[in-house]
Amino acid sequence: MANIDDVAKLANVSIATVSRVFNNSPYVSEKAKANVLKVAKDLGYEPSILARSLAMKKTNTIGLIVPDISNPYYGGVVRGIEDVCNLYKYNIILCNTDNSKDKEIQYINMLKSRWVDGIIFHSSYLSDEVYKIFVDSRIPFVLAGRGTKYDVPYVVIDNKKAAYDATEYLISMGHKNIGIIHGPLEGMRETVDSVDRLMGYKEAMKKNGLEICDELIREANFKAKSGYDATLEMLKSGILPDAVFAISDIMAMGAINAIFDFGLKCPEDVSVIGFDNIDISEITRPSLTTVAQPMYDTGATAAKMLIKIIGNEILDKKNIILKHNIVIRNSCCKFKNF
Amino acid sequence: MANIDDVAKLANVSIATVSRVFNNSPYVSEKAKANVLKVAKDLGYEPSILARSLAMKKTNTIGLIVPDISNPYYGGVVRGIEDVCNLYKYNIILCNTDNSKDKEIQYINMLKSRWVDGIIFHSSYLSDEVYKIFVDSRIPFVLAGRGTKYDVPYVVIDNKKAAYDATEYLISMGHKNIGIIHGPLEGMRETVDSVDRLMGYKEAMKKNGLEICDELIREANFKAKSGYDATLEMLKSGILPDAVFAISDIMAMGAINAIFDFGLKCPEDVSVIGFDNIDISEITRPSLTTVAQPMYDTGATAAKMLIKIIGNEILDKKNIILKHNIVIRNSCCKFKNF
DNA sequence: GTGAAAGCGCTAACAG
DNA sequence: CTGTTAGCGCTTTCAC
Repeated sequence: MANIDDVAKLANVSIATVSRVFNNSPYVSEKAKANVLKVAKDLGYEPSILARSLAMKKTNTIGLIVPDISNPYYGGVVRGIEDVCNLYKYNIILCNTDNSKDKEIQYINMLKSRWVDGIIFHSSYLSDEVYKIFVDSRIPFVLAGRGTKYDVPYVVIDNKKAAYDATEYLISMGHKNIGIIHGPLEGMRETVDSVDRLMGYKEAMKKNGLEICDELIREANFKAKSGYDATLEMLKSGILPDAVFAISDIMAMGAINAIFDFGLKCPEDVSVIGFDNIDISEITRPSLTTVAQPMYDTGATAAKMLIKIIGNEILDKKNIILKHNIVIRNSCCKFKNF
Repeated sequence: MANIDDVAKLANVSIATVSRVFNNSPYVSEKAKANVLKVAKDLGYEPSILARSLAMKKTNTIGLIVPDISNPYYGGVVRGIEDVCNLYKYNIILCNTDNSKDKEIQYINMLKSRWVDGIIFHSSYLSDEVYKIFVDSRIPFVLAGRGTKYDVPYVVIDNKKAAYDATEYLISMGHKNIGIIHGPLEGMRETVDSVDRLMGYKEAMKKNGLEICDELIREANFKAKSGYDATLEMLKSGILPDAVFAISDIMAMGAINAIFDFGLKCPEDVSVIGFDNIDISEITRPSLTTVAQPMYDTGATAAKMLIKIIGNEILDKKNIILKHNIVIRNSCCKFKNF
């Protein structure tokens, strides 16, 4: 491939002039510019971003660390990031960690030696070790989808409030025996979400003078099967729920199947509300009422923040809480005789 | 950040020696090596992949062009690519095109000036223009998920055969009036898939001596709603299908809803088979019998091919056809009295 | 085994 | 407006 020297020689100018042309410097005569452009085109010359990055110590590249891109949630987030990055002439290097701390560290180091301008980190958890590496590396970064005790930029939704709202929505329809299917409360994976959402549920119940019943609180693992099993156990436990809040859509679908297999109907006998608003939640039967997570916006906002930080702009807000909202479909209805 | 000079000075060696140490050259004394490593660690030195890439004219980076990463299908493919790349110490730059030819071209040029070692291109169509750009750029590339008339490496499934098999599966259960919901047959988007699958359907019908009825062939656009509408029209057309083949799972779900709303049951009255085997096809009711596309393998295989090409290895096969398979669940049953 | 020096392709003073 | 030159951080001959 032709390089800057080739162009300079053939155009009878110095490489500085060629460089100026390709950087839209105003200090080039129209004549020289036209000539350089012509020669460049003939030669099929494109400036090497690599060499430019080395010279400028700026790569216009952003590292992106997520657990698993094959999960539609992350797909949505990443799409938001990429769109914004593309707008600002950044490109992204994608890394999948499966939430493994080792992989996270390995990737951060790789991105560092690639001189990325910044990193967007979306993991189920920001460990102390990873936090330290970030700080030591001095690479600008923002956390997506996850808050932290550390004073770093992040963009999240208010999981507790979202769960509170979901529960209160159920309560507003007259339901009293409200069950919850949550995820693991210990270990790394998605733990924080589970804890926060369970808290929001409990708070809503208390605030509304409803009894919190252990039989109606069940742990699952975010898979459909686990949601199914947990719901079935709940139904069989003796105290029948009139509504169930599953903290993910997939588990909610498992819950609906369980209700059906138990011989009841959803929403007539038991209402179900989910969380996430994944694509298919609107085509299932019944279509799923759910708490919508702004996946795309989470990514887009994180990218905007990071690009600002990279450009040394001041953030008006270091921590952004995106709004969730309840998408009302057909899996919830009013309590009988309410 | 410390660079190679800093390390060399502090370790009292030349930068050549430092370089040798970090490239595992055998021609370094144990003593020097240990010393360099120690100093490097103290300084937190990591070789700059950027500078190395410039010097070696090799970036260990692969460009990845897909229509839309928020689509779970591409998420699966990309995950396969990333896993293989990671194994071979490559990293990926992700680009979303929404199947826009302009964006494809823009991204290819960008990747070229970033000196990526190769590109994996997954689009609904390889246009003549894009093909030419690829060839002119001399960048190694492989097509994923899509064949072409050109002599370039690609990895695909046999869409026609897959549709043939799906149809024959239905036939083997005694169904005769078999409908198909296909996608657009003209324009860019997903056209090739539609054409091939429709062809496979027709071939299977003919081979088995079944009549091909225009009323049972309906076009939709891969959305659930369109699958729903197309199916409803088909049901209302007078000639009732005993089975429907929808060429995507999402449309298949729309079809099932339509059958239900029409007052019939799936699979008892009308069997439905889908295509893709997306995650949720196993949790819907009825769970969906479908043709499984090897998403992860498509990506993984494409990545392996590309890495071989980059390494100047000879490919045993330039075009790889991955096996599809039918995942039997509950949306198909035998024809009454069969 | 080790070091000096010439690139890799580009940007950015600086001098004219 | 334009050219010269010194880097950016690393690899790789070629001597010693």
